[in-house]
Amino acid sequence: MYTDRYRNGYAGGMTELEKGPQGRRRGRGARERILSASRQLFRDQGINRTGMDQLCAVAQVSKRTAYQHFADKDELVAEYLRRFDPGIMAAVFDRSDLTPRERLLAAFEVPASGTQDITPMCPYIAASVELHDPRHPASRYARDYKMTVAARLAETAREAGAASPEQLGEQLALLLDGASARTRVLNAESFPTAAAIAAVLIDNAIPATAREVG
Amino acid sequence: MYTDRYRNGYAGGMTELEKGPQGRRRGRGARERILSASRQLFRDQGINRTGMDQLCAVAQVSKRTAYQHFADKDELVAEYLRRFDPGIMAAVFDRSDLTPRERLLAAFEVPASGTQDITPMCPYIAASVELHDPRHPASRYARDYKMTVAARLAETAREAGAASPEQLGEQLALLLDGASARTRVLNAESFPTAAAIAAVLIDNAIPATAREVG
DNA sequence: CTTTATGTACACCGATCTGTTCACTTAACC
DNA sequence: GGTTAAGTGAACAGATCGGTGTACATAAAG
Repeated sequence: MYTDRYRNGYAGGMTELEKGPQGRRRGRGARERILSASRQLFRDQGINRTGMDQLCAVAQVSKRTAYQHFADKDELVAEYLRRFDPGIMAAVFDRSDLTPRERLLAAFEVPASGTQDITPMCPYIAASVELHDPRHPASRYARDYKMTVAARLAETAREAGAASPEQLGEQLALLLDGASARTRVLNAESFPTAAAIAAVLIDNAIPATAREVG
Repeated sequence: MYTDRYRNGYAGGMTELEKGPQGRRRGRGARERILSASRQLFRDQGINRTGMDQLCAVAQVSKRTAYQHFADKDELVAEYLRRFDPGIMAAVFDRSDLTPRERLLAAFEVPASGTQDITPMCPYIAASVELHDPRHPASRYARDYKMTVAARLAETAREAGAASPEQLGEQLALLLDGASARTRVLNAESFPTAAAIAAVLIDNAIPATAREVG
């Protein structure tokens, strides 16, 4: 599996000092524990349906401490999004064992581990919908992230020899978002459909001469 | 403009007896006024951020009346979605002046009237994200709607002579959802991008022999 | 006119939400 | 060991939420 798409947020997950000898030990890593709990709860319940009380309970952090780290919930949500996947989709784009064309296709592969649910919805889309305010810092992060992903796809498309790499990048980005949204609504995996479309678009955009290389 | 996508909900909009001589006359159309206010507020603010108090105020309906028509907010939300666009995308699919192929493409055209914002997000996707519970009646309506749209697209794809109409229908449906989600996140219209992809897919799926007809 | 829905006005409930206050404890590091 | 920074627990604001109760008004239909 390549992307680990939105599953545990970002590389590393929980730092090891989060639980001590007896399982409880709420000591020093408060901030990371809060963000870790955010990832879990915002994914499972949504942002608006997750109260600060519950969040602090799961993070095993006192409310006081939470509000010393984050001025308010909005700031926490913003940081939650900002800290997501710091090397944007690095696991896909940095795979030097794949040709550029293969990397573009790999972005659509679903983790597909044994006992797991369908792909969770992209947290950036979810946040944009839940917060419902384009000026919210988290909404800005979401926009930035989406544009960055499109840019990286475009960059890879250029490497792959696409005729209009920017256009192909934006198209593939739209496919990813469509798969994410549709997976949520249908409650059924839609990434394979998106992958099929991507294959068509890629073959259509890369001239035969360039295709022979990869 | 073909679709009037999600703008005022469904044909008719407000019934004319909603405001009387002096502007206030809250008489008999309570239920419709409530649903009309729901469409406006849920679109502008989201479901979770719209309280029943505000909704009743906008609908010019007493809270008591609202709860005589709808057992609880969940039921109102469900009905709000159920009443949306009763003849699913009829404005596009029923256009007999267009060839099947043209109808498929018309589904991606943006209203494009003069002074207007970007296309509002598909209310079904929004509800699925906001409610965050696949078992919620509204989430079921959303799923049903999405499957119905895909089916109608597939049907039209078949008319157009597509090789795998079901597959093309699902692909085009994913594009619509992608455009909707991405428009929201980027705060910029993404339907043209989706339309461009649709054109490629359609041309790819309809054999040249069938294409000559339309 | 009288009946019967339908709608109104407004106070009120308990629950939950974000955010704050207090005096106190603990962990880490020199 | 003593200093300092980080974290604790529980109670408590104040607002808002979804939802009710009660008593009254009005429109339409017989």
